[in-house]
Amino acid sequence: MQQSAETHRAPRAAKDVPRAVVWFRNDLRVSDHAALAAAAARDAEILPLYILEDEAAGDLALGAASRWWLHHSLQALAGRLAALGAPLHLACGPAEEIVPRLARAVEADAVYWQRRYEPWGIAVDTQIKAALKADGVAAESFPGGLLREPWEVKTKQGGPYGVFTPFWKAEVALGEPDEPLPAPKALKSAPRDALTESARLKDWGLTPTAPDWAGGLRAAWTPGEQGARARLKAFLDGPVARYQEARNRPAEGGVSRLSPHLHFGEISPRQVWRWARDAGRADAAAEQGVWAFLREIGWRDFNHNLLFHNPELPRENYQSKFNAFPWREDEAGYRAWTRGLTGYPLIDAGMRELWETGYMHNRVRMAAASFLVKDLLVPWRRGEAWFRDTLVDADLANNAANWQWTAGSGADAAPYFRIFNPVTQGQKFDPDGAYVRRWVPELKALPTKLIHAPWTADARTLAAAKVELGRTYPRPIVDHGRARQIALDAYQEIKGAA
DNA sequence: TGAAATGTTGGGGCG
DNA sequence: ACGCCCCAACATTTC
Repeated sequence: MQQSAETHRAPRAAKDVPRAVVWFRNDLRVSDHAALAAAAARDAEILPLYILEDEAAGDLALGAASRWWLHHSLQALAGRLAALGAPLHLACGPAEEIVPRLARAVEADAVYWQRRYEPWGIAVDTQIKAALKADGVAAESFPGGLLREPWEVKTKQGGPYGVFTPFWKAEVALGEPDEPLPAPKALKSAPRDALTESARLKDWGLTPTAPDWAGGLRAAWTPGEQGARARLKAFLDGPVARYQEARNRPAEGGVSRLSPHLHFGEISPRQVWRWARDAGRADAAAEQGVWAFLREIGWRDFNHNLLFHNPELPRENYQSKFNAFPWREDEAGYRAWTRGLTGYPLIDAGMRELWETGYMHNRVRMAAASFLVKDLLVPWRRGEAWFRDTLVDADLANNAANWQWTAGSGADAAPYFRIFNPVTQGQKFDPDGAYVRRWVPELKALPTKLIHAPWTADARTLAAAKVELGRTYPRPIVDHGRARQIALDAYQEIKGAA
């Protein structure tokens, strides 16, 4: 049996050529990769490894859109590593079993990886580090996909920050993050003869087949390190200069759309920092936009810090007084929301953009999330789960923190009474209706001044636009004015609670 | 990284 | 000329 061959093998002598397993996780790139660079610097023979850990994450496992992205990102990484000389090895199962077994099988003297900050991942990694050390294998972890490690940004009392702005000030005050590392020029491959064959990516079934719903994703995205760099370059070459104004208008290409690339580590925040700062120095007019953009990278660090210090963040209210909040299990409302059939055009446009492309513009995410938790009073965890399944940038820390932010239960959260008006938000941020027309085409012919509130149009206007409310497009499933009042009343019930 | 309710001010129409 | 009212525009408070 292959497995026993892998298990029973005499240790190599210490004078032998160094040999290392480099375990890739959400850092699917070869440049600015400290673990890969450390192995290459020793001139080690390398087994680059990726493990599909479906069980370990439990009910927080990869969503369908993320699986699609992962497939293509791994394909890109595998191509790059093969070209450098050390093909990627794929395995599926519990990492705490696979990593030590493969390390033994290739007779590695070291295993390198970059840290991750999800509670389940930390648990797995801790266990593996101990197992490897017991085996006499060096296990070394490097800083993960943040500007700073979660324990580096501390208050004067030494604790983690609970408010973003002081967090960000403190993080910036730590100075420039480390300079990104170059990609290795070439890699030596560890011999594979004692290994079970690498799993084949296509056998993992990460991409949908029957039906193939990924057409919209393919049209919208280029996963992989090259795609990530091209996306950042396109953003820094133009839109970043007007980022502060343009970032709120979902019909415009005013945002970076870097989030899935960052989530999978196809580009590192340190690279983003470096190249964005360079762009700001080269063009003084872009400087402000650069800082507004980097501040968003700061939110990403802040959210990961929150998760690191509060492992229950994806499940439990950060502010425990929300435990008493009278949520509703409005199944029909939830379904209408997921399908983009709430009768509020901005919300429906967002939910359909999400379904089609695996992405939603952030301004619309806030409005759509507010609608679910405040207009429908559906628990934020339902929304969190839907986003986790459908977003290509689904990220446990960002998703949990942002949903709690919207619900009002989070750290530095929006106050509960901050309730988005889906009509006003549409009129403000999609003033010409272009975003709604793109994603809710059945409303395309409505005049702009009515497109965010079709139910206010008179019969003649509706007929002229071929809109039949209740048939071609739903009437609002709730009256926002009333829903707002009900939500405020509900909040009164928990206001004094601890 | 809200919105609605309430308060204040000032211009213009009008008797 | 003056007081009165209306209301838009803006500011402040409240949720």
